[in-house]
Amino acid sequence: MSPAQDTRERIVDAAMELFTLQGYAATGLAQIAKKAECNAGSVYYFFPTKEAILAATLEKRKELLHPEVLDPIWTGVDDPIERVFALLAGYRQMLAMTEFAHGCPIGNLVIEVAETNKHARKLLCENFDGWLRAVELCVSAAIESGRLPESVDAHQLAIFVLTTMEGAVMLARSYRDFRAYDAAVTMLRDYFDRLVDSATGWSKPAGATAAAPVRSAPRSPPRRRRKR
Amino acid sequence: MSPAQDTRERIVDAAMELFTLQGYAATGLAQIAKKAECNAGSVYYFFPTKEAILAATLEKRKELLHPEVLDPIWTGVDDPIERVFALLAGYRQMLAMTEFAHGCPIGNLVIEVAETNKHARKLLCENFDGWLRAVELCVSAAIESGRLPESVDAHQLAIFVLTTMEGAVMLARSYRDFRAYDAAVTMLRDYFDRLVDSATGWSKPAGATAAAPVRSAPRSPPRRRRKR
DNA sequence: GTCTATACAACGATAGAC
DNA sequence: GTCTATCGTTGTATAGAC
Repeated sequence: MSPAQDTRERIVDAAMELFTLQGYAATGLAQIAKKAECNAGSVYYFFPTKEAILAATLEKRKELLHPEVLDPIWTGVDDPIERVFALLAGYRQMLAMTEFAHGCPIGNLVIEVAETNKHARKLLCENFDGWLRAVELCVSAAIESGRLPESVDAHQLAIFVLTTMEGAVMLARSYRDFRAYDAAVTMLRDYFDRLVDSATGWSKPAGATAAAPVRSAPRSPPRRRRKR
Repeated sequence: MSPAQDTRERIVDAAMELFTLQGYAATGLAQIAKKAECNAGSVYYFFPTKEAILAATLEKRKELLHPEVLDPIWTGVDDPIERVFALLAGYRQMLAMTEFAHGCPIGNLVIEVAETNKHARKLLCENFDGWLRAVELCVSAAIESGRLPESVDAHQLAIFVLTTMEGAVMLARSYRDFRAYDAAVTMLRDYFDRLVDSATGWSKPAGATAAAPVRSAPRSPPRRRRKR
């Protein structure tokens, strides 16, 4: 790795973290340079504008999605449905480790720059697309194995997982606790359970008193309600 | 209304809109003053700091939740479950009218200032609390009338509705279309339908081929799958 | 490639006339 | 209460020595 790439990468890494922590508008170039351990003026050797730095961070996030986000979270998790909830558990852990300082880097920037920066918006969509593809593959696998009914639209359900994640992260950061986050995950889990139940086939006598109870334990260790 | 209050209110209104459109950090005091049709220096007669303006906008949002958001959306919608989805339809309409320029004003600010501004974060939580209470009342009413099973946790389900809404708005603004938004709402509707089915009691012979199909039409007019 | 120095605009905030 | 003028700082971006 040449020294030039090294400095460029330090700048991108610094910007990535600062944008996530403080947002795009609130982060100055001087601050980026300081964190990257180079001079403010030097940043412009690599990037013509601040927006170009933003674009570079989003390109890097796309590249890092699998090796640094999904792969670590999915190591040792083979069941496709549990992989979906492993993602939610992973984001929960990230929130806990940073004491709610980090939200979703993509979601944060959508809100801040999607309206004003067309190129950034495209890159943000591509990042979401990567997430959606990954979740959709899990859902599709669960459908193919018969765990989820064939009537499920894998793409729509993947979107639902992502919106739940983004919304849950937002509420967690607002309240600075996990009650809302865990509640959302519990509800999503209940939905998945009901989909699984409808795939395996079950009957309930009309007039029976109670439906399957909604779980209250937010993060029970991965378990399958019904083996297949 | 005294002229002083009038100017103060114009400032708050201007700030409210600009913060929603551009974010807090990206909005300058000069811009607020211009939109409020007063001079930049005059703003400081009413507000000691920019943060105080932010606080005032969040106080006003709390006050306006019922008269200007919920009441108009819920006019003519009596069914508690349909009220939940009327909220989602209302936000969809807002996105359409502003061509995705407005997101959720609360969610936007959570991401931008929750970490750095303690007082603002408290006010943002109070805004979310107002939304959650309103949705929870709908869910509770649906439980009491027997539409939803008693096993449902009204507060958790209300949170799930809110996270879906926030996540769906975020994805809609990123993609600048309603595909993801409609998909998330369709999934949430399917979940509600399944909850309703489990409350009214239904049986499905083991080994039957297909579960209840997931709806693909994103915004069908309000309908109940089963009357009670 | 990296540095110092700096241009120029916009920022939040203040002072004081009216 | 509202105005003009301005303070000091910080913002992005540039120029040019090394």
